[in-house]
Amino acid sequence: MKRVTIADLADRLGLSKSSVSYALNDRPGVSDETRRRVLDLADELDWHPSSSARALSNKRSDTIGLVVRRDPEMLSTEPFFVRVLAGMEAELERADGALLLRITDDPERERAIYRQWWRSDRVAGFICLDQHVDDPRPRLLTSLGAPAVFVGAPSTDPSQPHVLSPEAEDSETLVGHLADLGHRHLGHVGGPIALSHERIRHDTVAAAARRRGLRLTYVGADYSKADGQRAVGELLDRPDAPTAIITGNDLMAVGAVHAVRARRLTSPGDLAIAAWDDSFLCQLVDPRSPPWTAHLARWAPWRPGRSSTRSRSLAWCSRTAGPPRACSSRAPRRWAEPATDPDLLPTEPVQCILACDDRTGSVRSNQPTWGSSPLGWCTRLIPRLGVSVSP
Amino acid sequence: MKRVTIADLADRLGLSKSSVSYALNDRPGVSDETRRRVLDLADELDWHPSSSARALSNKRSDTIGLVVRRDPEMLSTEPFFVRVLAGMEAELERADGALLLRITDDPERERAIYRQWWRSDRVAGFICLDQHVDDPRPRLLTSLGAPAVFVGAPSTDPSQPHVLSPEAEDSETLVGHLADLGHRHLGHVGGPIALSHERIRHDTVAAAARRRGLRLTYVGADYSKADGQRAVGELLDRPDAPTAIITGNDLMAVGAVHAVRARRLTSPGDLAIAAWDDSFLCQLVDPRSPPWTAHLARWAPWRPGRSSTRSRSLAWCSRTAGPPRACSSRAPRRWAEPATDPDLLPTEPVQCILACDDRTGSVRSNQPTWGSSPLGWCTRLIPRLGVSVSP
DNA sequence: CTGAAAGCGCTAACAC
DNA sequence: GTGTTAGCGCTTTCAG
Repeated sequence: MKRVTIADLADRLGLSKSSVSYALNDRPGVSDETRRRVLDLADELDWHPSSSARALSNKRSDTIGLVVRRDPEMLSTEPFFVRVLAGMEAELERADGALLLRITDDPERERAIYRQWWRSDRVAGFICLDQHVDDPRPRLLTSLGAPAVFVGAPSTDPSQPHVLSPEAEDSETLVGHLADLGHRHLGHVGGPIALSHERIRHDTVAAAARRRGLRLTYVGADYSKADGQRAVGELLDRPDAPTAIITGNDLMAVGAVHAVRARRLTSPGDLAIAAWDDSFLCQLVDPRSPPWTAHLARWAPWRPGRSSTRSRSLAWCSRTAGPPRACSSRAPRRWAEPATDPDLLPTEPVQCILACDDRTGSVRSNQPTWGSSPLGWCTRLIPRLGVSVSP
Repeated sequence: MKRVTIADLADRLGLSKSSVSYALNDRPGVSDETRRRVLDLADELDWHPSSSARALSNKRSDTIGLVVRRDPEMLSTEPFFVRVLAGMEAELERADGALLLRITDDPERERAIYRQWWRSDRVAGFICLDQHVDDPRPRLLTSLGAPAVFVGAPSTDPSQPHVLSPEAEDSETLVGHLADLGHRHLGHVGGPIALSHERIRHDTVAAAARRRGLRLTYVGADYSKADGQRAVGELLDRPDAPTAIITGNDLMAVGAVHAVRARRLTSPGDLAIAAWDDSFLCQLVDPRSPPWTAHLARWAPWRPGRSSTRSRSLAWCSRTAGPPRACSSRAPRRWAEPATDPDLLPTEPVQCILACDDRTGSVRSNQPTWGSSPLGWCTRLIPRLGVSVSP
C-alpha cells in the first residue's frame, strides 16, 4: 500500500509539484482547468496530505490539546466532563480538527505534557479546564508561547482568553430562589476550594446570603457522591441544621439525597436541595418519581419536628438565569455572558453573545459562523489565536 | 521562542547531527561520555523532538485513533464510554502515547475519518468500539492496511485482533442466578440488536433460558433510560408479565426502576432487575437505600397480586463470574478470557490472561509489563502490531 | 566512534 | 500560469 504523494499526482498529470500543491490548497497560480484535473485525480487516488509533512513545513497543527487533571476513576462518575468533551467534539467535527487527549492525575506529569506537546509541535494550542488558584498553567503556557483558552475562570495572565460561566449570577439565582421559598438558613456544599470557580461561588453565595440576611453554613467537599453525602450529613446532624442546601455538582446532590434518606428525613420537606450542573443525573435520581412523592408524604409525619412546610419544591437545577422551576429537573435556557475580552484579538474581535441551553450544552451564537457549543466555541478560539499571533 | 533542534545541540557540543540523534535515541554509535553530554544539554535546553519531523522520517506515529460513532448527547449519559476512555488513557499515560479522539454520529463521516487519519499518517492504528453486524470497518481498515483492535466482538476479518468480553458466560450467570431465585419468566431488554455483542447476548440469554426451561420475552431498546423504561413498561403491562428482567446496560436498568415505580410496583418484590455494566449508576440509584427498603415493604401489600416473594434480591450487577451477590451493587472480580488469537502476532504472541476488576476497569496481567486496564491493554496492541507488520 | 549527505512529503519563494 | 529549488527537523546509510 504505497502512499500517494503530490509528486505522484504531478507525474501523472505532467505538472510540477508546486502547481499541484497550489491547486490542492486552493491558492492562486493555477488555471481552473488544471485545478480541476488535480482535484479529480487526488480524489480518484484517495490522496490525503501527510499531516506530518504539512505540519513540518507549516509549523502548525490542526490539533487541539486537552489535558485533564483528574482521577480517571472519578472522572467516569462526573457527567460534566463528557459534556465538555462532546461540546468540543461537535465543534471539531465541523472544523475537521482533532483532539489530542490525556487524562492524568499527576500535576507534574500534567505540566510535562503541556511542554512536550507544545515543544514537539503536536498541537496548535490548549484548552484548559479546572483552573486552580495558583494554577501554574497560565505562566507555563505563556512562557512556552502556547495559545490557550481557559474555561470557567479568568486566567491570571490577562493576555490569555477565557470563557466564563456566570457564577455570580448563578449564586444570586440559587440563593434568591431559596430565600423566596422562605429558607433562613442555607448550607453550601462546595467543591474543592482550590478551584477558582469554587472560590468565586463561595464568595458570591456568601454575599447573596448576607445581602438577604440569611444564615449560611459552608462545608467543603470533593465533588464525589460519597463526600457530598458526608458533608450534607454533617449539616443535617447539627442541632441547627439548615433547611436548604446548595451543592457544587449533581453528584454531591445525589449524595445529599442519600444523606437525607439515611436519616429517614425527606426532601424537599426537611431539606431543599439545589445544585450546580443540571446533568442527566437529575433525570435519573428524581426524588419526585412516583411513588416516591407519595412515599415522602407518608414518611414526613414520622419526624414532624423536622418537617418543613416552607419548601415545597426541590430546585434540582443549575445555572439558570430565571428562577428554577419548582420540582423541575429541566433547566431553562439562559444567556451566557460575552465570553472573551475583545482586546485579546485585535485583528478580529470575537466578542459574541451566546444563547446557551445548559442542559444540552449547545449554544446559538450571534456570529452565525461560529460554533454550536460553549466549549466547541473555545475550540475555535485556538486557531484564531494562532492567526492573530503569527501574522 | 525559537525551537531547539538537534542541530542546535550538535553545534553547541561540537558534534554532528547524527551523533546527537544516536545519543538521543539510545542507539549504539556514541560513547557513553558523549551520550551523557548530549542528554544533559537536551534536558537543559528543554529540547523535545518534533513529532512531525520524526513521524515524517519514521513513517510512524505514537498516536492511537479512536472514532466513536454515537450521539454525543447520549454518550454523556453512558458511563461505559468514559470508563473505556479512562482505561485507554491509563495505558497511554505509561506508554507516553496519545489519543486522537473524534465523536461523530454520521457513519459516512466516520469512515471518512478512518481513511483520512490513516492516509495522512496521523495515527499508528485504531481501536474500534461498538462493532455492528455488517460493520464496514474491518474491511475498510484491512484495505487501508491500518492496524486495528476490535473491542467487544471478534472482527469479521480474522486477521484483526480483538478483545472479547465473555458475553456467553455473563448470560449464563445472569439467567442462572435469576432461575435459582425461582423466576420462571424472564424479560430481556437488549440494546441495539445491530451491535454484535447484543446479538450474542440475545442468543446466549435465550439459550441459557431454554436450557433451564424458562420462558423468555425479548424486547429491544436503544440503551437510553427513556427507551429502557418504555420497554420494561411494555413488559410489565402484559397480563403475563415477567418477574425478572435483564437489561443491556445500567441506564436501561434505571429506566426499569422508574417503570416499576410509575406503576406503583416494587423492585425486587414485583420485578427483579439485573443489568450488564455495573457502573457507578448502580451506586447512585440504589433501590435499597433507606428508607427505600422499608418503603418497598409497605408498598407491596397494596398490590398483593403482583407481589412476588420468590425474588428477595435485586441483582444489580453485571459481568460477574460468580453469581451476583444479592442486593449488592458491587461486582466481584472475574477472569476474562484470553483476549487474542495467538496466530495474529506470529513474531511475538500476545496471548495472556487478565484478571479483571469490572468495577474499576483495571486488570492484572500475567505479562507484568503490560497494561493496567482491558482497554489500555488493547491500546498496547497497536504499536506491537506496527512492529510485527513492518519488520 | 564521527561527519556528510540524502530523503521523508509538503510549502513557498523565486525565476521562467 | 508553470516549473525549480530550498528548506521544515529528524533518521539513516555510508564513508572517514
